[in-house]
Amino acid sequence: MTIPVAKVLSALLADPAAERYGLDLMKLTGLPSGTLYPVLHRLQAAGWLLADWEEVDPAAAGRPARRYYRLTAEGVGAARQALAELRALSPDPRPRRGGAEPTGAPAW
Amino acid sequence: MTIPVAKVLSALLADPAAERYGLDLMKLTGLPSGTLYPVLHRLQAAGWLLADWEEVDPAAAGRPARRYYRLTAEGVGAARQALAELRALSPDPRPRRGGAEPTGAPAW
DNA sequence: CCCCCTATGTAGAGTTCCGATACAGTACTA
DNA sequence: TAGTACTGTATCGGAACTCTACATAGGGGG
Repeated sequence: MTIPVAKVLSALLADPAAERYGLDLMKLTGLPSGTLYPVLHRLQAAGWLLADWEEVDPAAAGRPARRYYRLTAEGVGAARQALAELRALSPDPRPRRGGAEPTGAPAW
Repeated sequence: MTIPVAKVLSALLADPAAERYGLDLMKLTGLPSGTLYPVLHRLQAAGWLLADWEEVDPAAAGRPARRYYRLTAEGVGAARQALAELRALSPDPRPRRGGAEPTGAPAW
């Protein structure tokens, strides 16, 4: 488990009904293609993810066919468990009176 | 930010008053020395962490001197922010009636 | 003498990340 | 037919990171 992998699982788990494809996941996770696709391939190899080509005529659609990714039942369970473990690293952030807590995105 | 780094920050942040040293952090984080020490060196280089040798006579103490690590003010803020970001990847786990949610540690 | 314990740290092999690039099709310009 | 731009998926290769094994150094036990 690495942070890019966790981001992909998080995006897929956020709305299990949605059909996700590469470019979509790149935007959701903020990961570049050179990171995202190896992650997707590893998740498939692990049996957590399935991939299917969209059945569409590129000429008619005016764009290349998409490859849709969806979590397997095993993947859903494993993803939930993995994300819960990550969540446990962070201490419970109870609301603080007058606290100017920084909330912007880190510069990772 | 990587998961081993997050584990170290989590351990240091859990009790900011405690004096933490290498072997101590190895046990708290479960990281081997070959992972932990490079992480500590990188955190020092980033200005998030300070390190000081324990002032003790090894012969009298019956053990080698320890090197104590503590977060800088910048490190505390950055660590909190980084861990909050990780936490945000996981959907809010509201309690579920009768749900047999897996809660054991993942096999990462 | 050899092994285990407390400690910190390095070496090197393997894995992962991510910018750059490739590939393929459509579309508009010229 | 060539150039540029757009939508997508996917790979390459160097840099970065992880982690097993080892190194160092002192103390104690069988």
